Amino acid sequence: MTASISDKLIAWYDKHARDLPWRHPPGSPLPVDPTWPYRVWLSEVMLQQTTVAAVKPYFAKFLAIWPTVETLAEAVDEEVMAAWAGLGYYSRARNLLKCAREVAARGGFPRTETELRKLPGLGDYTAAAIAAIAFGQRAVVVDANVERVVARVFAIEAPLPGARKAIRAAADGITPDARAGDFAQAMMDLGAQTCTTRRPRCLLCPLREDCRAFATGEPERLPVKPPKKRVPERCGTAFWITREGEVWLVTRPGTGMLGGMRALPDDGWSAQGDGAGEVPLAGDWHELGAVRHGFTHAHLTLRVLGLETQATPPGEGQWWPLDRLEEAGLATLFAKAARLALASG
DNA sequence: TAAACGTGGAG
DNA sequence: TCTCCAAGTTT
Repeated sequence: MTASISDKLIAWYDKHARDLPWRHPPGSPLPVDPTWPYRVWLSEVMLQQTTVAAVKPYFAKFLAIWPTVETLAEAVDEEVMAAWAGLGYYSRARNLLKCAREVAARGGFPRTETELRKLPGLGDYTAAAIAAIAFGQRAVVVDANVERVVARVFAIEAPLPGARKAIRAAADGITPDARAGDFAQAMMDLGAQTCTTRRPRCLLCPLREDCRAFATGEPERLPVKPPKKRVPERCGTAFWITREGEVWLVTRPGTGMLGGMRALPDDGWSAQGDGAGEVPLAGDWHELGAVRHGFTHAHLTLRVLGLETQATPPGEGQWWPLDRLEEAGLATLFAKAARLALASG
């Protein structure tokens, strides 16, 4: 009898698993450390649509500041948002706090996929991943890596996202009962290191002999993705208002783009439309330049206007010391604008 | 179902 | 410079 796909993959993982800060060694028992599920959850949320390299420093920072889910649950919202600044998709940070508070209130993470799925910020993928990796339960873990590996091994020609149902069924068919977490991470490591989107390294792949897409000679063709749409170009203006070594910062509304983040005041630009370009208060404004920034669904040119004033700008906001601007936790767009303003002044 | 939602690195 | 896209979720 020949080895199954899961046996081959697990054997490969035992040799080639990446050494990651949130991971336990392949084949080892689940850590007895009571903060283990917290670390798995934190890493999984950070890794949503985000590269391992980008996550590493944030994971270390969060663990240093909030070593347990209980400490995170008691954190001040603004401090968590500031610590997340630069990582992107800020609804994750908002949901992270909500989730931490629910988990702390109920005395720990639920252990089943079904219960995990009810927590804020945990969708199908993350709930399955935590059930498998943190608690060793069999769960069908399907992320973009698994989609790619499965679509190729089984030569699933239907385009995404329609192919998801078939891909999930195929993934279910090769998911073992034992070492569920290792299997899930093995699939993701294989997708990340070997079965890559472009130029897959098939000669290094433990599933080469099982792979129908390899047999066709064009594995990189799968999975078939839908055509992407053009993103609109937008213009906006941000305001760099200073008063004796401090700058005026606002906190953006809790939903929408960069929601909940401290920011420079702006003219109301959005992904849907350009800003009005009107200054928030009268004065001797200076043109400081412009920054370019790409979002998923819009590209923005943000003009930066500067004003030194004694007046208090209208609306909610706070004066923030320029020598502590790092601590404000500006999203990358506004960090770029601030850098420009500081360099020009 | 499709659109909203960030960022930085690779090619 | 430019396009693609990485451990997705929410509405």
